[in-house]
Amino acid sequence: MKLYNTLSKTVEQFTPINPGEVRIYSCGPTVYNYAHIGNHRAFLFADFLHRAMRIIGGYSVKWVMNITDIDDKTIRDSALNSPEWKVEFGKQTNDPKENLKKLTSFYAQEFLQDISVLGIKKEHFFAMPYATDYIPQMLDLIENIYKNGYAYISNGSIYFNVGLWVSKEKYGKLFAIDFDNIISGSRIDSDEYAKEQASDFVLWKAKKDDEPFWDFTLDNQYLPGRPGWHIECSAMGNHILGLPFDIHTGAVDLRFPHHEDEIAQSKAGYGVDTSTFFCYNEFLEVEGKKMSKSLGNFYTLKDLLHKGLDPLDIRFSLLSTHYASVHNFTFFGIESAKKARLRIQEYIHECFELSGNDFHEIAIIDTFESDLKESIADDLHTPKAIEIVFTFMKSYPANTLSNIQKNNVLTIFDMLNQLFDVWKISPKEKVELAIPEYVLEIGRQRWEAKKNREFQKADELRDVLLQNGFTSKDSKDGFELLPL
RNA sequence: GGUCUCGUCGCCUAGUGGCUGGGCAGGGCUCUGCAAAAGCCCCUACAGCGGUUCGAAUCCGCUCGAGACCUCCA
Repeated sequence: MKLYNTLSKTVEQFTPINPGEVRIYSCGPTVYNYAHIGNHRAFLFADFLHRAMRIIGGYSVKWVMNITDIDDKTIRDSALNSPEWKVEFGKQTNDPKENLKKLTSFYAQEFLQDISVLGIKKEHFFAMPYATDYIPQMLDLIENIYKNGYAYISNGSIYFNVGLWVSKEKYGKLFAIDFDNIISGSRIDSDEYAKEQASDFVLWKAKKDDEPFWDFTLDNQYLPGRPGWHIECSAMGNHILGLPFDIHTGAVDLRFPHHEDEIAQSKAGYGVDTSTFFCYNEFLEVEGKKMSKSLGNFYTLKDLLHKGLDPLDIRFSLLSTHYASVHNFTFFGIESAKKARLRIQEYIHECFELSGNDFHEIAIIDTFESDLKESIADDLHTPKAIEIVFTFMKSYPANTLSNIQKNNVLTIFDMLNQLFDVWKISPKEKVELAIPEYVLEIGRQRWEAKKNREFQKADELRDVLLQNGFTSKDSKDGFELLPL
């Protein structure tokens, strides 16, 4: 397997730290609202990556995706009388922690439901930790950083001393930072801040009125508060996978500051690196424009399902662009993806039908398999893989393959589908639709009329079929009724 | 304004020096009374202008254009 590593800015040969085992940590959602389709691209990328590591790389994989259930936004939206509070969360109480939990567990469930619909399987995860379950581990890490001299306390909060760190270690491994812009001693108290500005970031935020908080005593000072955003992933990654792990994933915006700060914290606190590979997916645009609420092109998965889109088509469409390129999400593109996907599905069905032909060399099938594997092994070039599939289908229509070859081809499609997961590797289902008897009768009458060359009558009866929601697919020997 | 990315056939998407990439749409043909469906075929593009090279979509420069980030966003 080869992967683009943002640490080196090059495509590198991937070798896991522990032979045969790949440990992947993916930054998951902050559960303060429904995930949108752009969020889902990041999760689908991580899903595809971990599948490729298993299926193509042959590794066993430990895949961890965290759920951030404590941050500025979850606190804001769960605050008493927040306009974002929905009745589905339950009743608000005077306990901020309880309100936080109600809001985040609601959206966490929605998230789990979403990714399951998109084909991301629960059983593929090694763990899905919630940040609030790892507060003690975060406190340990903060204490370590403080003892090592890279953190300081100010107004009840604890900050990471970036200026000091920069003098000892490289800061800006993932993202070119303009250090001329460093304002000495400037602090970032928020989880949200200027991206290209290196400032002291907060490790532990002092409790504000009516906010949820956890007890913490450091250096004999009582510091009730809650964790900063970056510390969460460091602590959970270390506790669950151990540092360094093999691959850290996320969307491009997480390079800085989130992952950069994670690297600094883990090194300053644990003395070890975070990960050998950092891999990022690019953003998604909708109809060529950035997704935003004001443009009206901001879609959650639910929105798209309500519009009648098939999640398989969404999955296939998103995978048809290389993860590191901007994906232009369009409804026409979804239609395109659907048709392409179904053509492949049709080919798979045809491979289940026996022919008895024995024409092509077996070598073509070996080439097909190796080309496919190579395309995925080469930094997950999914568009290339899809191209290879279509080229193969065109060169070797299913009815020209021998039975043995069809079996072999099906084995390859089965492998491919363990990655894409948008097809059914099975014979075409004989859909015994409940066609009402009277509709069938109309169909029969039409067929009779047609055979008797009473075409006007036949056409009239076809209109009647249409009115009843069916269309007739005629062949030489008979007809088939299909629902519209 | 600053930083950065990118401009490939009507649309989407591969392709980093040489062999007409793939999908969707569109057109034609076969089949058919017509249609639907299916199959086959066609559609030879790389923003523009210079340069490097035997040869450039692919490298360099300039111009034009688009988008992103700099404010929350995956």
